[in-house]
Amino acid sequence: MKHTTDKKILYLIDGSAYIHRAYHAISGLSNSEGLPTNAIFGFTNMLIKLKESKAPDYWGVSFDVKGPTFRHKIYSDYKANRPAMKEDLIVQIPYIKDVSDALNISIAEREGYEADDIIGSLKTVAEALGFFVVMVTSDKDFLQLITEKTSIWDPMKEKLIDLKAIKDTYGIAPLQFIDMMALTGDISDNVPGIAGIGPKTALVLIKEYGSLENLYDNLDLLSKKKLADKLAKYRDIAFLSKELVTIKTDIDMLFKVEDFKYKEPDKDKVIKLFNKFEFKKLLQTYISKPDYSKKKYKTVLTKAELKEIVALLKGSDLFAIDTETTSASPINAKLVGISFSVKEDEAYYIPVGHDYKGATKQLDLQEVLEVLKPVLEAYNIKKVGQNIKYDMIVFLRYGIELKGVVFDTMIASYLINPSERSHSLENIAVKFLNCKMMSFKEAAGTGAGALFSKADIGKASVYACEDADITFSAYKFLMPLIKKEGFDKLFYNIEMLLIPILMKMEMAGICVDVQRLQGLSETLEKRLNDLTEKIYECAEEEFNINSSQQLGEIFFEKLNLPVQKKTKKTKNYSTDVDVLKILSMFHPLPAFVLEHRTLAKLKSTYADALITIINPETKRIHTSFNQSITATGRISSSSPNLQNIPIRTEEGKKIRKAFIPKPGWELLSADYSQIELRILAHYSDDFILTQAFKNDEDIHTRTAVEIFNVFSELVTEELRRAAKAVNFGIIYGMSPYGLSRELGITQKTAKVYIDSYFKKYEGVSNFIEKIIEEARKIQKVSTLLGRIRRLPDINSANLHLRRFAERTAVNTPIQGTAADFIKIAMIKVSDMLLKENLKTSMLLTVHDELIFEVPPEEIKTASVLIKEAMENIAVLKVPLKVNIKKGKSWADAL
DNA sequence: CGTCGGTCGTAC
DNA sequence: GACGTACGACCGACGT
Repeated sequence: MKHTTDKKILYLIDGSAYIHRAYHAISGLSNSEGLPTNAIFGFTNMLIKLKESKAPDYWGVSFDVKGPTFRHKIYSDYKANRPAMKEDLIVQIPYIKDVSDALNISIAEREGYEADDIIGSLKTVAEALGFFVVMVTSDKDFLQLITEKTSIWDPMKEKLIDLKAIKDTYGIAPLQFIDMMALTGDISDNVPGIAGIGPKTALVLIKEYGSLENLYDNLDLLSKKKLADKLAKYRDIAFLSKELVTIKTDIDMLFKVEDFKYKEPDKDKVIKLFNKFEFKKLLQTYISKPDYSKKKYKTVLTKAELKEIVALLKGSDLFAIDTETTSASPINAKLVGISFSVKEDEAYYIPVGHDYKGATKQLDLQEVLEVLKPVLEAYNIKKVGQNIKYDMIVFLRYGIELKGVVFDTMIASYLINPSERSHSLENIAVKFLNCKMMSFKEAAGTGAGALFSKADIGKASVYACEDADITFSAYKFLMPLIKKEGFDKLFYNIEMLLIPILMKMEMAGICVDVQRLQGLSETLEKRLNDLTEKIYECAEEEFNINSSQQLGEIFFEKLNLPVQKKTKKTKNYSTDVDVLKILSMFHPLPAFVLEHRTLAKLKSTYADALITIINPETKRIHTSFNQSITATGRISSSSPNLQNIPIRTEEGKKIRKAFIPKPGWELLSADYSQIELRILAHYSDDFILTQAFKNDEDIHTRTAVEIFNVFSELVTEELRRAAKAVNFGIIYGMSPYGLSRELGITQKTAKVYIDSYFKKYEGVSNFIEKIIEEARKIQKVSTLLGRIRRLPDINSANLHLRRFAERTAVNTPIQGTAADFIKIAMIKVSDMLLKENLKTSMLLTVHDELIFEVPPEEIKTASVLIKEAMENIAVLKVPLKVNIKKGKSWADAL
């Protein structure tokens, strides 16, 4: 006995149509490997949306099969007007089938037939088996297949077309669409039809005569003579067209119901694919939290348990370690707990600093550290960590020197793709291990003041254990990947060795003259107050000078000054320095604002910020050096950023003057001279460039000589400045516009300079061409030491993105190699200082410069040894040159 | 009240 | 649109 709820519905998807639709509807989508993913994305979304909105019990997808069909055999021009499938769509087809496979939807296809025919035939069989069929398509051709039991779902318009809808809108039976189309033809498939007969005429004819055959049997009844003649003349074409537009419904294919029964997606396959395609949002729904009951996580609360753990760690040759603390800044952080993992899905947490009412009794911090110390300080017991520099600093502040650190998962992830937004453990877990971790908020609660020490030990333990567990798993995954991708040397010989060096630099900090900064801040405040008054007076109203928006209104709406340019994203009036300089020719106000800007910047970003960040214990400033941020391999500095302390202006130098050595000592600066241009010379083997560096010439003067065709004696300051801008422009992938803006010249003149440069520096010109060409082939560039940066947009159809990728392709090998070099220099110098037993310590790294604090008796030796070490880190086609300067402040050490 | 994107400015 | 790489102060819109 059947009742209506038993009715089974089979959804048959016109896959090929969707692939094309998605391909054209979405543009510019690709993963970081450069694989286009627009069609895959559109298709996948359609499948998922269908799955969610219809919850099909049975479904299948059909594709056209490459190669000629039976229609080509009867009409060689069938689909002849179709342009060949684009290469960037062809490569996506196999992946689209992979997606169908991963989502566990059956694929139906058959050589010599199109998706239409497959669907037509399947639905016939399905109907016979008592199914209702819904064809998922936006293609009008399918109307002919509609029956009592078969309808169409148009997912684009989200509209159902059934038998009733057809009768209401067209007033003919579905099969009569075949006769209609025989007359009208189908432009997209190159089915001829009869010229001059459109849908309207065809519909009238078919309504009146019922079918093509009957129409032709009764041509003499037609009142319009011309039409009858035309029909008679093209009789063969009409019947050929009918054959072409008729969808096959009788291909003998065995329809096995079970093949089309809905099956849950194969999660592993889906995640793997979505990861590859980088479908971040879609991934979220497939990545689930682990079942913690299946993990072996343990909280260590007794001495006996601690003893067991230590024995376990001692017996292992490698373990993952993580600390939980009270602060993101390791220099202030208090230890709250330590977690370990020696194998996947297994971890231990030793709470030592949870401090809240009703907290479980924990082991004593000092006792725990004492017992752990031998293990943590043993070289031969290897440790892995996530951002291990952090933990090393924390431990060192508790008197433990973490040794035997062989792997940092954060840095490994960074080398694999330095452009990745974040290399946090959470991201690594999702990207490489397909799992979602417990959030910090879940463990420690919300709010800015959330402290891990206040977190419930039960929850905290799971969180901390997971950190160690995932770090261990990430190591297992990333270690072979680093090897496979060829990053071994870079990883082990450079980045890993750099960790303890950066750690020491962060801990050393740098001394600042607080009095001087405070004095400066007060002076600035007074000057800013005076300026503010003047500005209000000049503008005849009070407003927020720091608001570029309000400033724009004053300048361009109140004072009606000429608008120079609009801002990039919001299209507001731009009020940047270039604009204000021009405006100052029309009105006194902009000049005051400019000065206000400069001074406000110095006060807020430098003077005041630096004062507040001085460590009360050490009285010094401890920056964080980040090793996994920049896309090029450079180290970055934050909290505070000591890599952008002013130097160019007199006002700015006053800030630098406040950076001082410890009493009696001196600051020593060692900077690579023109390192990027030297690297360019090496890469390009350009004759003039290499010659100039071999002769230790002033490189900008030499460039002026070349591009302006003058004797070096005649190179003026102005010409040298222009040449310098050109030299920088080369490294940055300059355009005439950029150079013209920089030099305040016309774009035409700028183009003359650039053309002149490339004519003389042929090697450089060839290098740029070559590196872009190579990047196009492999969608990445690399530095001399094998650091890579992926360039997914290098072949983009979007000119803007492509040009940007091209400039990156030129700049990254140069900037990145300079970064490699200074890192090697830091390692070499650090080794040397240790070997020579010097007290001199390295404090800062600023891209091409290292800053040291040197006791007076070491000034001479340190200067010589540092210069020596830095200049000999690599053998290039040109020499590397280091300038050493020293003084009683950073401003003087220049 | 926090978050976040936008603008601007500092360095190499 | 427009020359590479960063960090951070400030504003103002937005959501709680």
